[in-house]
Amino acid sequence: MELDQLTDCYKAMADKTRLNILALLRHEELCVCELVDILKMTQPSISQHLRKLKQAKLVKERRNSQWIFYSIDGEIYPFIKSNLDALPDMSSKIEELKASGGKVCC
Amino acid sequence: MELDQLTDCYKAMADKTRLNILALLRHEELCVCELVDILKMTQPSISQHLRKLKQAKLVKERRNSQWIFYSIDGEIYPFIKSNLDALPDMSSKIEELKASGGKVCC
DNA sequence: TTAGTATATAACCATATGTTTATATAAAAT
DNA sequence: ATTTTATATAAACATATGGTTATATACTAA
Repeated sequence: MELDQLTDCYKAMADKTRLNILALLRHEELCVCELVDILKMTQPSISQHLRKLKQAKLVKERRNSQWIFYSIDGEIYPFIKSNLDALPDMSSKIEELKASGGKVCC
Repeated sequence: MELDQLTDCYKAMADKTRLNILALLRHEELCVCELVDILKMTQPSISQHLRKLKQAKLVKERRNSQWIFYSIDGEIYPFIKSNLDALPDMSSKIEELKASGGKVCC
């Protein structure tokens, strides 16, 4: 692949919050407010991280009424699967969200 | 894997010069002066990039008299092979180096 | 021991990045 | 229409990062 494209990809992954987001989206698509809930960060911060992931084509978005759901993309990167597989399991975080009723909004 | 370890790995890869270095080392081990020759950057700059790659355990070093040879490591990352495979072929750069006699030093 | 070559480190500076606060936009509900 | 909810964008600021120049270290050769 082109070095510039690869650099953009790794820049997008070179942040703990964004790796957290990717690790969460591996389980299921999530909207911004859910990520804010789980990661306990401000909404603008999460939104900007999502924008970087989207610009690198690592995630894609889908609007459903007032919510925007993000999910894993990365199909342009031949190595994406093995990289996602190395991310830690975050299913417990998603379980917590559901248990606390944080899933109501979506 | 641990998110912190993964973040360090992707930070190390999130720079075009360092991806260039990895792409070159994929072909064969090289010393600092050879990388300086090929990439046309200053020696301190190359040295500092190599240090970051080494700290992330993406390369290892081997001293041979006054030269220090760097080569690919990355064995702690289960995905390293697929990521290296996505790097562009740089064999022509190494051929140029050899043709121009830049290989004499090592 | 001295000079030369290869590499590393430190200090400095300019640019990039991540977070926060404030504001804008878009859709839903009333 | 107005208010509320979800999300995006902008401005401001502090920290991180990469490049340069200068200097230190390590090994070699004379």
